[in-house]
Amino acid sequence: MKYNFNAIEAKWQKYWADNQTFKAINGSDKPKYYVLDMFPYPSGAGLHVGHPLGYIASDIYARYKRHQGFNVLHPQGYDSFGLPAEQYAIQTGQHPAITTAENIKTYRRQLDQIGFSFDWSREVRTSDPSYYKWTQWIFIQLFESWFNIDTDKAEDISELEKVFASEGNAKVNAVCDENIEPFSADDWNAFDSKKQQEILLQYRLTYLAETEVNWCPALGTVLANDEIVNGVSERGGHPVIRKKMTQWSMRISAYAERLLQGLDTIDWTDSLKESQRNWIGKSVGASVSFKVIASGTKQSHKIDVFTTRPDTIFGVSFMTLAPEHELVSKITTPEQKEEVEAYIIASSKRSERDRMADVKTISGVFTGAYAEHPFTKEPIPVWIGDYVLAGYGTGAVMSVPCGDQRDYDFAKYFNIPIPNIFDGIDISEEAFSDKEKTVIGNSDFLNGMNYKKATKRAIYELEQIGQGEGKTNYRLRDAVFSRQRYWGEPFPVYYDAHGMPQMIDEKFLPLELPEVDKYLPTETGEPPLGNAKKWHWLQYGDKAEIVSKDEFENSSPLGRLGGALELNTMPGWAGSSQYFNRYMDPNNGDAIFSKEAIDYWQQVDLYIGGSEHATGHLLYSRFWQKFMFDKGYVNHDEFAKKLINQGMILGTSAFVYREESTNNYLSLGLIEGKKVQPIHVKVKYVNASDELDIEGLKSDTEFGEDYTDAKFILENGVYKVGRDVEKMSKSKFNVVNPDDIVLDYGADSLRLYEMFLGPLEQYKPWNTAGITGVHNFLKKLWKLYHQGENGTFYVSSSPTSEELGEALKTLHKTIKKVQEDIENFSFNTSVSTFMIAANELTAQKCTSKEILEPLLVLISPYAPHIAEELWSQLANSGSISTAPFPEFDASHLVESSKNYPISFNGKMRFTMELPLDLSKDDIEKAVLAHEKTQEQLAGRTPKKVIVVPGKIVNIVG
RNA sequence: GCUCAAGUGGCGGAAUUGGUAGACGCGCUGGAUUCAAAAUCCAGUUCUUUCGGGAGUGUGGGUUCGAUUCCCACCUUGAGUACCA
Repeated sequence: MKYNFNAIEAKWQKYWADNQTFKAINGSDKPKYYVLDMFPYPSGAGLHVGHPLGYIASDIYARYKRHQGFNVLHPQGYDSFGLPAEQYAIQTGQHPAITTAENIKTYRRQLDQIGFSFDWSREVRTSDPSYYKWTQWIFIQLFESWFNIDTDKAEDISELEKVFASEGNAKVNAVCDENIEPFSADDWNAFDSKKQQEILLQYRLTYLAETEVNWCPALGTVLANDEIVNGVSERGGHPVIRKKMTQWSMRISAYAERLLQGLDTIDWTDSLKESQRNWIGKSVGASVSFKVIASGTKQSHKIDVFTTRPDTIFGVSFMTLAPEHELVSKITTPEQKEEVEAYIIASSKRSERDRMADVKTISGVFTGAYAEHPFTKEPIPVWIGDYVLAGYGTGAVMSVPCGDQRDYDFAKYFNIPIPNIFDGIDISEEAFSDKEKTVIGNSDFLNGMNYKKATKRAIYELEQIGQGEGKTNYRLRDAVFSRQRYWGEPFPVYYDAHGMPQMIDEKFLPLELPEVDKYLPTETGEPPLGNAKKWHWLQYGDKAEIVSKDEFENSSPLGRLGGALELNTMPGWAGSSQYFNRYMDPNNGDAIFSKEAIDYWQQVDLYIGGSEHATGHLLYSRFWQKFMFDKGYVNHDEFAKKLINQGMILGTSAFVYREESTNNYLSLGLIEGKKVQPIHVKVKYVNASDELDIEGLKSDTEFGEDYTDAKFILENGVYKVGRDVEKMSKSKFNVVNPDDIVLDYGADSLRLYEMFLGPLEQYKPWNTAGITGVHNFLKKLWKLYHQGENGTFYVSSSPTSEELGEALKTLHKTIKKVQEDIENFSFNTSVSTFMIAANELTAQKCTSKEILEPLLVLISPYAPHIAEELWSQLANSGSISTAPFPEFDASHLVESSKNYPISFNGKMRFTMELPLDLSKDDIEKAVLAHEKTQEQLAGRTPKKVIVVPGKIVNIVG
C-alpha cells in the first residue's frame, strides 16, 4: 500500500467530524487548557499559505496538550463584519450577509482540509444577531457605568445618581468630561430629567460627544487612529481629514494606568508590550498655571500647561500656544490681530500630514500678550506656533529654550532670549536635555539641585502658591466608537423626544440590522442606516416593534417609549473585544456566558496571532476585559495569559526581464549591461532551480502580459528567472494557495513545511520547491511501517534486544527534544528532529512496535492524518488524539564514552574517544600522549590544560 | 529622532546554561537504476589550500583557557512610533 495522502486525509477528517473528536466539554476531571487563534476576517480572496501559519502552531500545541491529558478548548470563528463586504455591496447591490456567508464557506472548506482540531460546535460569527446581541449588551453595560478614581474601577451609574441626589458632585472623583460645572444636591434635584441625563452622559464609560475625528471622505466614515497608516486610511489608502462630529466614544482613558500596569502581569512579547506602552504614552510631570497679564479692558485669563520638566521653570522665556487654542483669540492684542489670524488660517490649511512631514520649518507669531512667571513675576511673551499640538496635553507649553531643542530652535529663529539655568553647561550651540546630568543654577530656591530634587521642590512651591501640581499625562485618547457604515453592529439606542439617547431594554436584544435599498450614505449625508424605511423604536410596556417614522409619529403618545434609532454602527473592534469569553459558552441565549463556564475556563492560556493588532484589538480587548472584571462578570482582569505573535510568510516573486523596446525576454544571467524591465510572472511556472516553464507561461490567459509573441533568450538551454522576497499579493503573482499544496503534497506536508520554514515569530519567505523535503520525510516514515515492493504493512512485536537498544536511544532522544521544542514553541526544530529519527530508524532497519507506536504520538500533533492512519493500522481503536504522550526515560541515553573535541587555544583540531568515567588527570595524560597533540605543539610545552569532563579539552600554549 | 527586533554557506535555517559553527531541508555536483524521463537510492557540497593545513557567524574593540552566545562602539536591514512639551 502506497502513502495515499489524499485518501488518508479525507478519511480522518471525516472521522473527526463524525465523532466530534475535538469537542470540548465545559467541566471535566482533566485540567483545562484554552488555546486561541485570532479569528479571521473572511475575505473574498480566501486563504493563502501565509494565513494558516499561526493556526498550525496553535493546533500543534492544542493537540500536544490533549496528549498530555488536558481538556483543551480550541475554538474558531469569524470576525465577519467589515468594510470589504460592504464595499462589494455598494458596487454590486449584493447584501453583505450573502457575500459573507459565501466567503465563510470557502474559509471553512480551506481550514477543514488542513486538519485543524477546532471545536466547530462553538463557532461564532460577529455578524450573527445571536452573537452581536451580546456586543450590544456590553455597550449597554458600559453606558450604565462610570469610573470611580477613588476605587480605581467602574461602578454603576445608579450609585452616582444617588451621590448626586444626596451631596452633589463636589466630592465625586471620576474620569469624566472636562469642565463639568459643580452642583449641589439641591441643584441636582431641581434639574429637569433632560439636564440630569446630560450631566450623567458626561460621566458614562460610553458617551456621546462632539469630537474632532478622523474623517475619510472616500470611505464616508470615521476612522480610529490605529486605522490610519502614514496619514491615509489603512484600507484603500484614502486621505483622511480632521472634522468635528457627534460620536459615541469609549472612555478607555479611564483605564490608562491599569492597562499599563497590567502589562507586567502577562506573558506577552516585549515588543508588543512596548508598543502598548508607547501608545498609552504615560508622562509624569506637573501642570502649571500662568496668569496672563491684563492689558487695557481685557479680562484676566490663565494659561495651563503640562510639563515633564518643572525643575526648569526658571528657564522659561516665552510660552507657545497651539494655533487652535481657545485663548488665542481672547488674548491677542489689536496690533497683532491681523498677523495672528493670518497665521491661524495658514496653519489650518496645512494638513496633518504636511505638518508631520515638515518638522524642520520653524513658524510662529507673537500674540502681543504677556504671561506672568509664577515665581519671578517677570512678563513672559506668549506666542503661537504649530509645533505645539492642540490635541496633546493642554495645547500650550511653557517654553524653556535652554532645555528643549524645539524651544531652542524657535527662540533662536525669533531672537527670543535663552537664559541658561544649568550649572557648568554650554548652551551656545544646542539645548541641554540630559536629565541625569542636570544641576540647576540661576533658579532661586532650586539652585544646586539635581533633576529629581528640583522637580519635587518646584512642584511643592507651585502648590504653595496655588499655581500648579504634580500631574501625570497620557497620550491614550478616548476611542471613537461610531462608524458611518452599514455592515456593523447597530447601537441598541434610540433618541427620545428631547434628543437624549436611551438604551433599549436588554430583553429586546438583539436589535437587528434593518434592510436598506442602498448601502451608501443618504442624500442628506446621513449614514447608510438612514436609508432604512423602518428605523424607529416604538414600545409600549413589554411590547416593542421597529416602525417607520410616520408610523411612530402617528402612534399614541400615551405610555409610549421610543424614537429614531441610532444611525451609526459599531466599529470593527467591537465584535472582537469579548469573543474569547463567548467561546466558553457560545450558544447561551440568556447570558453572554454562564458563571459556570467562565469559572471553569477562566482565561485564555495561549493566544496566537499577528502583531498588527498591538494597539487595536489587543488594547481594546484588555480594556473591555478590565471593565467586565470590575463588574464581576469575569475573574481575571487580563484575558490572555500568554501571547505569541506569529511572523508573516512572504512570497518569493519571480521576474522575467524584457529588453527595452523589444519583445525579447533575457534570462537572468544575460541582463548585465542591458536595459531591461523586470516583470512579475506567476510563481507556479518556476521550478526549484529557478527555471521558467515558457510553454506554461505562454498558454496562461488569466493574468499579466501577453507572451504569445515573446522571444525568450535562454542561457545553457534554460530561462532563469530573477527572484525577490515580497509580501504575498495577487498583483505580484506570488500568492500560493494552500488548496494546490494540499492536493499535490497533502495537508500533513503543508503543516510540516509551514513549521519547518523557520521560527514561528519570524518573517520568512515561502518557496514551494522546498516542500519536497518534508514530503519525502512522510514517505520515509510511511515506509518504516511497510515492507516490500507493494508496501505491505509490517511491524514486529518481538524485536531482538540489540536492535531495540539503538532504536530506543533514537526514540527517547526524539521524545526529549520534541517535548522541549513544543514547550518552547520551537516547532521548526522538532520537524528536523523527526527527520533525523526517521533517518536513523531506517538505517537501523527498525520494525518494532515498541518504537514505532510511541513515535506516532510524537508526530501526531504535527502530521495528524498519517499518525491516525498508522495508529489504526497498528490495530488501535479510536483516535490517536488522546493517546498519552510518551514518557522520556533518560536511562536509554546513558553513554559510556565521549568523543572529546581537543582544542588548542580555543580552536578545535581533532577529536578522540575517551571513557566518560576517566578522571581529569587521566584525560589530560591521555590527550597529551596523543601523537596529534605533539604535532600541534611542535615541541612547545603547554602552559595550561583545561579539562571539562564530558565536554571539552583545551590546551593553551 | 526615539523604541524594539534581527544580521551565520547559493537559499530557509540549527547550535536551550559560553565548550566540536553550519544540524535538518532545499538547491547544486557526481554516481546507481532507466530505452528515456519522473521517482528512488548512494556519495559530496562554508571559503581557501602547495592537501600538511589555514581562515571563518555584519564591522572594530573588550572580557575569557575558550565567544554565533556576554560587554562597548559602529554599520546594515526590518517593524512600530513621532514636533508628546
